[in-house]
Amino acid sequence: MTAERFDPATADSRWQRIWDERQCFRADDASTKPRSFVLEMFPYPSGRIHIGHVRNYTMGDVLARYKRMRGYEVLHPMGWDAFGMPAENAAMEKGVHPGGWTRDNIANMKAQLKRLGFALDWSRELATCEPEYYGHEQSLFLDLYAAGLVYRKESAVNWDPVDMTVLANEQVIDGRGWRSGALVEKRKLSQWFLRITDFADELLEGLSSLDTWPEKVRLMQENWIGKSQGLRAKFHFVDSEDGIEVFTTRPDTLFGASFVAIAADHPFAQGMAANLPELAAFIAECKRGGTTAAELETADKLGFNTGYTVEHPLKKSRHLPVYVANFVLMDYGTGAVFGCPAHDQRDLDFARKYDLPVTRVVAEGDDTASRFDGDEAYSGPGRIVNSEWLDGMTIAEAKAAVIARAQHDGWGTAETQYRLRDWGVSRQRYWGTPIPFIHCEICGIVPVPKKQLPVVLPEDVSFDVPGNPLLRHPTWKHVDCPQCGKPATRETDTLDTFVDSSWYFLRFASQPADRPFDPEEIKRWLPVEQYIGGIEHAILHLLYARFWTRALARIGKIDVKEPFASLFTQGMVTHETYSRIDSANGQPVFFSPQEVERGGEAATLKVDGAPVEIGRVIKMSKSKKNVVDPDEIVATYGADAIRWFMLSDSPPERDLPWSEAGIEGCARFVQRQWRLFGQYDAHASGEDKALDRKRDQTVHAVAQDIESLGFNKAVARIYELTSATEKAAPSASRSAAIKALLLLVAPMMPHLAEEAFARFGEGLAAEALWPAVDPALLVDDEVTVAVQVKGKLRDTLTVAKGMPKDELEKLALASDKVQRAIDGAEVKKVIVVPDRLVNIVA
RNA sequence: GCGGACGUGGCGGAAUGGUAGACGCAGGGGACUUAAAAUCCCUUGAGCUUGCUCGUGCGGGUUCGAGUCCCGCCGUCCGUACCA
Repeated sequence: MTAERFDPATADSRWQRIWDERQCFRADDASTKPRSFVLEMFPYPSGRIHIGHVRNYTMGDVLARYKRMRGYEVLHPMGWDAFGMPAENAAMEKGVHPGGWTRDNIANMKAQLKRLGFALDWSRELATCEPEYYGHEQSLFLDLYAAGLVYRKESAVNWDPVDMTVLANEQVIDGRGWRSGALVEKRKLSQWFLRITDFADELLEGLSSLDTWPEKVRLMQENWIGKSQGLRAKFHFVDSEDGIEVFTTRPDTLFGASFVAIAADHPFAQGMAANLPELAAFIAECKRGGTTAAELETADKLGFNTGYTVEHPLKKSRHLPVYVANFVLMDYGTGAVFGCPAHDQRDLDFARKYDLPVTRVVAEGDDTASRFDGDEAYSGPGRIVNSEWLDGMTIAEAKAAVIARAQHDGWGTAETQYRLRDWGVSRQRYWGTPIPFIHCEICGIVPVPKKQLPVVLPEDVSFDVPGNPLLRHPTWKHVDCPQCGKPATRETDTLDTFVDSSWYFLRFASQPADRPFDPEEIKRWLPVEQYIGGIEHAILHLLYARFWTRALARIGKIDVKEPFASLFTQGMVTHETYSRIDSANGQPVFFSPQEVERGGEAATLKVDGAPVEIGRVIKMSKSKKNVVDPDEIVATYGADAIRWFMLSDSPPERDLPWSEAGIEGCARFVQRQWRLFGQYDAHASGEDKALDRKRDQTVHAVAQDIESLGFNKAVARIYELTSATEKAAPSASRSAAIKALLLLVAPMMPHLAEEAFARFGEGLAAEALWPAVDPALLVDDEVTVAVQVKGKLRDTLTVAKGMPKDELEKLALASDKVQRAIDGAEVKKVIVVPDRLVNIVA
């Protein structure tokens, strides 16, 4: 006799304990089974598990459990991306130590994850903030340095002149420091860089092998790398051997050039500024503002006419003015461009502002006039015009012709450029991996000897003043130079946290104490079969992880080139917002879902019963208070209900709107399944062919859906089979369908499945195999064929599968409905798609 | 600014170029009950003349046939190199 209701409050933790005790989800390195490495992006330990994490890890969990049922040895690990700014912010705001804060958060979040019943191998847990992890990272960083892939150069940061500290882009709000409110400026610092540009071509070409990655992610990475063929050309100063080298991807428009613009930090600009105070002032002006691309690109186009002119390389008599301009980036190309305003929007904006000539050199349709009106540049296709010997060529022909001429005459060369820049990894912050170098006045930059690793962060630091505590720590940075033994100082910058997440998957697969990993073990587990995480990581994290893997392969540390064989980017969890306008200041005040009573069309505040405004459905965020706490949901409805919700309805790559009604529906479905599982009768007899067919078709389709991560479709099919099974009369077939259903939902609702399966006396559902299907049952013997007249549906026919075309046509024409629709007109054509449709064109 | 995606009933969505709206939620009606909860059954795109018309953000196009392919718009979201 089964209990009437499934009680997650007692069952969830009981099964979680049993899985733990039996070490059900421990990955066996020595296993002879085929292997599967399922990985979700590890979380930042912010304090509480966010519902977005639940969605991410539920998807991975279903796949991991499913793979196990299909006979794979599964590696499904979890860890913590534990360095980063929020810990330092907490230290400043609450006076807690970043380490203590982070480790407490990890303990809390780990307990939360356990309550959700994820099939994780906790024996491999790691946190990037522990020396046992980052010490190995320092060692790998030194290896990359030895291979010439690490170097130092100057680079700009956001500088807060009041707090005298470097700001992250996130800490710059409307051009001002978030704490001081001071106008932010750019400041140059000497920083550490990784030579990712050495891998630009490899990373680009590697994308084509990642055919199970989303097309959009590959495209975004391709555009980010931004390979372009162009011309590097020298524009000589008038009557001088000196000149300015520019890079252009549009050499075809060279005759349309009307000015040359160089970056504010271009050596020529810097040199001229020494004798030209107005230019020095302009360059200082360019230092205002932050360093983000969006900010640089949308800033007003500003220029300074240096008074110098250069010769047009194709027509020495034409002289072009040289401007210093804020929209030219020293980091890209040569830090100098020629402006062709008619065919580049930025150049046009600039030309209109400074009243420079605008000449059309690419025909726009029939328009070949050299005069160019309006404020919209033309960047489309067309023949070259107003360009002497280039006239009449296509853009591609003209590009080749100009490059050929430049090479022949010696003023330019064909060049491949990348938009991708080297990766600056220095951060002027405490809570990160110390960069293992020592600055010695005599020996220069000296790597920390490997036997002195890890370089451990000091614990005794203070956050009472802004800036990097490592810099003002009384003793930590003072060391003797490993080379000459004289007093020297440690590097006080720490590594970008993206470095920590660029190799953690390797450490999951293999974690010896004395080295970062064992290459043989890496070979057995990598690449990750399925990686799942947010689309926000489409470019940076995923590109950096690909780069580290290739860099480590290049220096012979591992034998894998691409870390993630398959990638899936899931959508966010969203929720509507509730607010009222505060009459005092006109600003909205937000309320959490717990404070609000939600009716059909309206919502009221529980405390006063008066209405609140229902806002748009947006990403859950603390500031909008539209968050729900996974822990509370688990306590109210159980882990399986929230897991089921995460998989239902929305396709996993799209946003999932949270709703109270939805989670209640899921909790009801858990009970509905429980009642059905309770009706299992191992001794029932009798056959139900239709149900057998439905069962095997569902098992087959759900397997395919899980493998392609189409969880919402799998869920819909499970609903259908559930309804069909409930309606069926008792039979052996019905019992088989119930058992199959139980195993289908086992990866999704594992606690319910265990509780029910225990009564079958066949061991643990977590160790059960996926139900087998009879291929003969997968094909239907009857099909429904649509009958259209001129593309509009008029009738349907139920016929034997595989009926020949001419018979289908005859049957379709015999239909009353079809004859009425034809209405005596002549039948001109009949299209027959066997087993699907007949379309009559009359 | 640049790069990428998305847009289908009241809502989330389904649909190898071939019957638009599977499945779920919400709503309406009913059964059971002293009552409620739970459960079960029926019903639900719009319009009208009840067997027809219109319907997949907007405007064009290709096709026997378009939610799906092409061109041009509009709107929303994500990334933009120091948030993770």
